[in-house]
Amino acid sequence: MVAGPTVSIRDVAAQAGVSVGTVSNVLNRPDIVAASTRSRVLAVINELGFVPNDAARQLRRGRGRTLGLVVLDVANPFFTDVARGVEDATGEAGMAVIFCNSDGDPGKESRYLDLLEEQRVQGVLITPVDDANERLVRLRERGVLVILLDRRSTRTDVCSVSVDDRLGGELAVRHLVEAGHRQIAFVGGPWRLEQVRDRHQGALHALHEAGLSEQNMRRFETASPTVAAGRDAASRILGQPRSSRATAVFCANDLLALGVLQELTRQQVRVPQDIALVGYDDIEFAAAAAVPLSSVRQPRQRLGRTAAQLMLEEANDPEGHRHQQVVFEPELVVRESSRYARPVD
Amino acid sequence: MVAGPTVSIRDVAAQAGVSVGTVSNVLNRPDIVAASTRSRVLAVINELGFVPNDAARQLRRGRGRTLGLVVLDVANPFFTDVARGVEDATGEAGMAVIFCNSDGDPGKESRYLDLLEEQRVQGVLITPVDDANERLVRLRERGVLVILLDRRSTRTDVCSVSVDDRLGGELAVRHLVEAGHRQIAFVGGPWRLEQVRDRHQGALHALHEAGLSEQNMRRFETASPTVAAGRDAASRILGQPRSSRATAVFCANDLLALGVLQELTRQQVRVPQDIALVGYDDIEFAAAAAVPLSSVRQPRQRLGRTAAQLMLEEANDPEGHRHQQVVFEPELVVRESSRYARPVD
DNA sequence: GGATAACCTTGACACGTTTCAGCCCGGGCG
DNA sequence: CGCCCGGGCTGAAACGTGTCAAGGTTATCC
Repeated sequence: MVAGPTVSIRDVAAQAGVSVGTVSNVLNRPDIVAASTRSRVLAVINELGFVPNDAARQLRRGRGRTLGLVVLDVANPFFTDVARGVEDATGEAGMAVIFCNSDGDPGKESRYLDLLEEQRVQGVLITPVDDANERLVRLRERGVLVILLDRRSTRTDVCSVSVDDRLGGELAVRHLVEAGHRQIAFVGGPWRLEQVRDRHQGALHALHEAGLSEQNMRRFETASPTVAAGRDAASRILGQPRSSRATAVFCANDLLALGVLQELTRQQVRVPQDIALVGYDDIEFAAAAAVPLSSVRQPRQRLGRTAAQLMLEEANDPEGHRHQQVVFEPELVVRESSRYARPVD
Repeated sequence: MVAGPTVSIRDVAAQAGVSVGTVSNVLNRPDIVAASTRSRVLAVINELGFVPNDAARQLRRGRGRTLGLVVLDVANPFFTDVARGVEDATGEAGMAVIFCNSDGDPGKESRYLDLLEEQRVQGVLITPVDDANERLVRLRERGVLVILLDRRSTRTDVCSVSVDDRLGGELAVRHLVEAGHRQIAFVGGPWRLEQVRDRHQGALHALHEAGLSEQNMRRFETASPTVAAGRDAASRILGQPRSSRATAVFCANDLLALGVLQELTRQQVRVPQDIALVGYDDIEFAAAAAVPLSSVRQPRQRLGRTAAQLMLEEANDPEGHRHQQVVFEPELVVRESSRYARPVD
């Protein structure tokens, strides 16, 4: 373990008395080199503390061992869990993840895509800010694998991994209807997010299925999917005349639901006896809320993991790969916040 | 904007009728090339959609434009906020962050450090798993800048950015003592984490300062700093004989505090009337808890930002750089969970 | 014993940049 | 006129690795 500023494959070769090519083979195709040579070379590598230079490898091979992950918000536990899934899958494959946070800003997103292109990443896993993903098409043309995350692709020439948001909304509201609720509030926003609209659609479907109409579900749009916006929505709900006030709230996102819960509690409204509550995402803090939150669970980690695997698969067999749209099914997790059967009127 | 599989600096040179060196100069030292040439080259770059290959640049220059960030837990909002700070600072400088999650596992940490070394990152910002950072010394010897994050360096040849955990513990417990509490529970762990020990130290100091002794603070160690562990600790606290039971709980971390809060609520113990509660970190969910949580706030984002800046600074001026230990001061944020003055016995 | 094959190893080239010594050329100065 | 100077540009040499055709050495088989 010598201190030398930088030791290259050449130094190893010299020290081990073999050629550079052989050392390279020991590293990349250990099977084709004789056992004795291999162990000798490995010993020298260890002794010298040689660490291969991935930049050189990448230069030679064309593409490197990194991939980009672009999400809408690092601070949202949903995305951190997705990230963990990605990280697991790529870690096993010895790849590095370059983590980018677009913050919902198209400008930031674009700058990050430039950066990833310069890095010649193998692929990009991305939840795009808007649907005009013209930029992504260009990436693909340059040979960068693109995989849509938590967004279903409309094009068939791109992989996507998402969760059935319509079904999720359906599960939540069906559960509430079955518990006897007839006045339900839907809290979600901003409305331009496809996910929010789909969940709302699903909710409507469950209503109709039960012979109810849109009259039975009032919509409360929020400016952002945050805790503060949830508190605000709750105030608005409580402002309704008692007679027509919702007895249940379905939030398009757990952060919103936590905000709603907080405000309801503050105003002495009991959950679930006075108002039942169901969230979406089932982030860790949902189960940990003072009133454990019912929520629609998404396989977040699996989402990330699958996306990464799809990418690795395409990278390893570019020809044989068929693009696919993976859609997971969400699952309703019932906890205390909705565990109360409403007496029939 | 031609589709060509990959366009290099050479293609640009040919098309613009200049030499490769000139194109490189346009990119890196625009001032030394004549205005007319410069604009012509830029036009061609645009037309061809040329994107420089960072691997080649890195190979030539020795170091690239990436840095590594190694944290203990992606899922902990504390670290995601730190990450955001890092990302802000590096984004401005056009650098990429490779995000790694050691999960508190020395093995994973070590593998990630290998990976970062292969990437020839400029530097590594790390919250090490244990103190035996012999591995980090080796990194430094190889020319990788190392900066300790949320950990104070004992060595003087390494930068570190941290928060005064002793002071944090002091603030929390002084606050509780002043509110009249004489039996306090300290919840934290695992004990090998320096942060936990320091916060405990500070807590003790506040006690002594008020003329109280260690008898007045019982320690509840947890296996991990998670919500579940917090719930467990709360049960143990409630299992104490009523007479000597703590009237206040100080948790070394907000996740723990949320768990404690959840269990107390479940067991009908009122917060703060029956038991007051103070957490640590002031993550977003602290303010959003059903009983808003008092907490010791750390400048999380600033922590990350400062660490990144320190690294950039050292990278730009390796000689003139003096290593420093930046220590921020934490701040107590009092919310409902401890807003109750205990009647004097 | 020689031919053939099987197995290892070699050496040189390529990847896309940056860097640097040097070349060219026009202008200012003595 | 000869000289020097300096701005602008060129061309080639690295950087550290992967790849691949070709060479070398044994073992195998007739």
